[in-house]
Amino acid sequence: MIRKKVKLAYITNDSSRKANYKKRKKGLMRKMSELSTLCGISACAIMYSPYESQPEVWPSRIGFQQVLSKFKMIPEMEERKNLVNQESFLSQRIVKVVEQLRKDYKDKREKEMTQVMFNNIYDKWVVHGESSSSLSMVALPSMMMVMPKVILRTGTEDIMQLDVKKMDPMKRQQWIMELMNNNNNNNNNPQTHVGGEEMMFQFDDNINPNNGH
Amino acid sequence: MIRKKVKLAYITNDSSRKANYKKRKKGLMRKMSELSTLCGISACAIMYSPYESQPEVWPSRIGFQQVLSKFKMIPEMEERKNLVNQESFLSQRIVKVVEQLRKDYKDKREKEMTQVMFNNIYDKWVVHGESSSSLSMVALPSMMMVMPKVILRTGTEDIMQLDVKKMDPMKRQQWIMELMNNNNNNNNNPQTHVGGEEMMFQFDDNINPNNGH
DNA sequence: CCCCCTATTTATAACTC
DNA sequence: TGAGTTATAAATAGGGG
Repeated sequence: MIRKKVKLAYITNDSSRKANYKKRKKGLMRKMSELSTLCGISACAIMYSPYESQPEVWPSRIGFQQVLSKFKMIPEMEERKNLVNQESFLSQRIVKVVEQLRKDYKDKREKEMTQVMFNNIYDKWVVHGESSSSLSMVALPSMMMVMPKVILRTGTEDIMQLDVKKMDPMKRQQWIMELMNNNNNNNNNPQTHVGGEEMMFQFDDNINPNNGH
Repeated sequence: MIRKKVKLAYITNDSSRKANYKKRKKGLMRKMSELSTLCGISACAIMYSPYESQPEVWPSRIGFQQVLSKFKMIPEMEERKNLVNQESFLSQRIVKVVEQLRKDYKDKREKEMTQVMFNNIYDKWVVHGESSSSLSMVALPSMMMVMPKVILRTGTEDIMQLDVKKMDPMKRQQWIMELMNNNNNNNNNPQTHVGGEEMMFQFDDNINPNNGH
């Protein structure tokens, strides 16, 4: 039982690596829990490995779903039908953006992490339902990228509301899978790169500008 | 230098708790790094404490920004101006929803975690700029909640594009702060609660439904 | 605040079943 | 393959500078 001093390098032996991962994951989760308990801080950890289909997450979803429940009241005002055009446009915009994104996914590791990150965020914060899939998370980056410029641009007094009762989770899932299934066109076109600053929110007026405390 | 066995409970002594946090955070970061290196897995950790204004994140943003850079090509197609109305509506919708959400924020710990989680996700995945603020993240949960029903509803062939060059990060920040500053109306109205299933995506057609592999 | 020191606890590499 | 065992490496509590 002579124990070697750990060499900080990728463990090439498959079974050793897996065993190492299992042990260290457990230890890390415990450390996470201890830190949170001892110091009363909020923390979160996500680990994604080929050994498990679902990512390992700390803490359990329970804590986060308390927060989630506070967001559930959003759809309470609705019943408006005249937004179909806007929604159609935006939906299509999302589709295009997601397709664009898909083409530039090259690094599988990074891609998986993308999915995992957003899958977890999504599961915790947005949807709490049976139909969450890790695949679906590819859509979220695009949403988070597109929404700031599509949505948060101006501010008028006109309030319009939505009918959210029409939603169909089944078709949503199909759509997401469609986007995911033909993957890796692998064109890394540098001309498509645009600096990040343009992608931030904009609000032209209607908001008191003297509040940047 | 007698060392007590750690009792797994909140450390009431302020300085001890902080010292403990500092040490354990460092250890946890190292463990995270080791696990990632040794086992070649993707992982992420976020710790939010009152001792630091910015949350502690592993890994550094660098790794994630490699992924982020792949999203930066999104604005490459643009120059369309006839979307002002849609954007105005949606912007206002967001404002309303954020206000609604703000009223139901009661638990400060959870609220802070909300901000932290989204702040980190946002910093890593969406914006890579100087003007990111943890305050701004209150807007993101609302976006992620609203977008699925506002946006991803139908699918037509009509593609419209946006002019993203007009954006003004300064005003965005002011708006976000405006939303944040008058906080805690504290009405926990149960009638505003709506089940989560209605909030999922919907795509009515245009997507091959035979692909739910 | 930060790093350092050291006794001690804790995590875990290598091994066995 | 996974769950125990044990000796050793690593982390860290308490204290000092």
